[in-house]
Amino acid sequence: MEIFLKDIEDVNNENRQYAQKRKIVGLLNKSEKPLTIPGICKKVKLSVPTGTKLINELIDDKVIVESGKKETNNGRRPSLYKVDSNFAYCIGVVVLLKGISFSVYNLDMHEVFKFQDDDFVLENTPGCLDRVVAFIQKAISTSGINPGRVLGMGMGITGRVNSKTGYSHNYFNFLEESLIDFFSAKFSFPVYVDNDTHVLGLAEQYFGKAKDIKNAFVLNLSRGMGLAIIANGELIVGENGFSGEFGHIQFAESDRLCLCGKRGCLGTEVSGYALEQNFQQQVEAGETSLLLTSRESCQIKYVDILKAAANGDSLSISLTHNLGFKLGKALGNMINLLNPGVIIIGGEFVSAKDILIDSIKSGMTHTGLQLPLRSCELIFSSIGADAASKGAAAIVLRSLQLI
Amino acid sequence: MEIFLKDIEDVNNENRQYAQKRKIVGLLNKSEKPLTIPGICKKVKLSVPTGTKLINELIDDKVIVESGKKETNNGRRPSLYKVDSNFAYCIGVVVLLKGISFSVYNLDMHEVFKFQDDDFVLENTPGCLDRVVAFIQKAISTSGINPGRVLGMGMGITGRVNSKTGYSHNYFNFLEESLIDFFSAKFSFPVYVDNDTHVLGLAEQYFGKAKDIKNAFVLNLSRGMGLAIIANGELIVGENGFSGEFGHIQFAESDRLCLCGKRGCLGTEVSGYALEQNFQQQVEAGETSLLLTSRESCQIKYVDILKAAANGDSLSISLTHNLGFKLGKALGNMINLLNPGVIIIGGEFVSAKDILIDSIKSGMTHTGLQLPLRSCELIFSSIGADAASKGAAAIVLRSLQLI
DNA sequence: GCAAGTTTCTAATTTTTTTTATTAACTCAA
DNA sequence: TTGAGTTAATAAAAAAAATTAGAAACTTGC
Repeated sequence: MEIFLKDIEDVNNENRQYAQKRKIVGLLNKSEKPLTIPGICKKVKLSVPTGTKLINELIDDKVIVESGKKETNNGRRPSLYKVDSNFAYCIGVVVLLKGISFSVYNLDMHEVFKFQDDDFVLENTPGCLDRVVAFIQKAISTSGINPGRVLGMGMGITGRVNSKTGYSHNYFNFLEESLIDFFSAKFSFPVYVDNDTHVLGLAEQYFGKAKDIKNAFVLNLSRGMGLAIIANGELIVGENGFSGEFGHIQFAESDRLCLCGKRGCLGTEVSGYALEQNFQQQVEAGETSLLLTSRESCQIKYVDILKAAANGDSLSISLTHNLGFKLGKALGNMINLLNPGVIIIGGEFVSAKDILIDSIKSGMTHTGLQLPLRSCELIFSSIGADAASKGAAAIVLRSLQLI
Repeated sequence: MEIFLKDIEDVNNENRQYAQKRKIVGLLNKSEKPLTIPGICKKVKLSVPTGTKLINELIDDKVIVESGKKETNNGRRPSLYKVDSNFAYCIGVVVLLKGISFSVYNLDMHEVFKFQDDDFVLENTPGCLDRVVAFIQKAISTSGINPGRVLGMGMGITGRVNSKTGYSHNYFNFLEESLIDFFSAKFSFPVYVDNDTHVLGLAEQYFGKAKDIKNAFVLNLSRGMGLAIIANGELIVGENGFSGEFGHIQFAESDRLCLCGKRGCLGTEVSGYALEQNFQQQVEAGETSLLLTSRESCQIKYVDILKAAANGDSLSISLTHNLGFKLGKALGNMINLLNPGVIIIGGEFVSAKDILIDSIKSGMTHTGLQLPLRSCELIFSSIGADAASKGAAAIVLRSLQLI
């Protein structure tokens, strides 16, 4: 653990060795396959004898382990080495409007423990903050993991959060101190925070479909909407971590009033909330739907509409299609601006991907320029429900360059 | 020169020392003030004796020079060192629709030579490409600089250029090879290319008002319009270098036909070209202007309108104001998306800054969210006419980490 | 004006690292 | 099966770097 936790500010030999060891561990952890000593030494620019020495020390410390010999077609077969993925852990916590989750991952990013409370409701009150702390403490104790083996905890929180300072502007904004300081004082390991959209972007960047792509968009489309932008291989959070307010771009054709106070925000037309509104409006205007047989229109949630669309409900299909087309037009503009290699649609709307894909694409061709459009792929996330959680934990590994 | 030009792929002691020397030179060149040996050693994580040795070798090679002693209030006064800014040079070439320029800068980014041809007209023909090559060759020979002292040449070219591969899509696209390969074969030093807007962004990032800001927009507003985006301290060029097509975002209220074939592009309302069109339209509709006393409306250029606006011409002011307001609205949206710390307006429109600043700002408040808006400053470029040229040369220094 | 405290710088010593040489492990073809 | 070719791993020698120690250059307080 010393390797990861020791500061390397001072210029001296011990610290230099810690830095080199960290580089070796990072390289091994990033690599899909185990590596050989000569391979490692070449990458970290170290001679074979010194590399061997450091690797042997890391084996003594149980950070890395041997894993067989490499098959080659000439020469002596080298031994292979990989990190012991259970040597240390990182924690991902996600706080949403409804529901809170806590997951522990090993260095391989395999989930080794999960704790969840779907009844949790986020409120901007000290009581709610206490509940969050209690929830995490409970989770840690029931998990049975050794806090000394935890490299850190990343938290993804709904709302506007300054990812650099850790100050939150929507929830828990009554705190004098930053969320990072607040939570750091409660736990023995480092704490990091960011908002839910950014955290979802990190998940796609490191474990999802944006893995080897340096410029990508990750759209978080559920009840609300946000856009994580990855450029030059890094998540762009902006000067204060407020980037990604794609839902508040004035781009809708209608001029519905948005929660932010402005009119014409894209989120008033493209979001789960908007889908519900549009559904109700159409029903009031006389349209009909299979969904109405079981419930009142005001009780129908956007996930129901998406499901109905997938099942062939005509009104739901047309509304979803419309939404996709508008989204596509907005995305086409963003393509002109940032020239991403891939756009990944994540969030609850993934369930309607068969309907959305073509409508988004046709919207994109309306606004996108040929050259950047041609090189931009549109795909849907396949990372699953715990993407945000993985992304939150990824903040920890990123800060240690283990990823 | 060996220090800069030698590849450091192989792991061996000589290369390691070259890398360390490069680090030292980069540190000294980036620093405003000369530095002491202990200061340098701390930064590059080297012991004082080895640092001293390397620095002395660099002095022997005439790369760095001593520059007096540092004033301190206790202890022995350390010697100060800085790079000899005339040790090496970099070249910036800018190819615009009308006009081509060639500048040589020393490591300080002081212009030591300039060569210009305002009669040059860019055409997508082999003949024009030949003229560009001849112009550069002529410039080099008249400059009298030793090509062996040139670290490289950066070129900024109008149109869509893949900044990574160097392939050009608008001009000289008849070439089988990339522009980088084409020009590299003609000269003995490395060549880099990018488009004019990106190059202007680099100039602001390194020498202008975005110098210490990690997230910035640099708007290139002249006859056309482009946006350079700096995020996480790096210029964002996108997957193929096509980023920044802000003028082709469908955001205008009108639906004028754009040169790109689409309707409603921002550039049809916010650009020098649009200003000319709007002026003519208003005159045809019966409006009058001071400008009409000297010329026909169809002969009036956007720079004339900007000048007239600055001189109080009512029609020009109102058109400029309108343009600024629309621009502001579009920028407000971009602020929501990317949360920049500063927006710098560059290009010919800087001459109308007094009129533009308030109109852009009021446009921004219409679309920008409070939090990101509050932390975003709007300023005008003051870097001057040769900004693009400096930016093009900056590509060279950036690639060597001298900046 | 001199001792005490600081910091730079260099010389001597020690440690660490790289180089070089050697041995080991393996393939393939004659 | 044997030896030529290749790569890995280790051991010994050489080089390079970091530590340590001490001298030099400077301030400040007494």
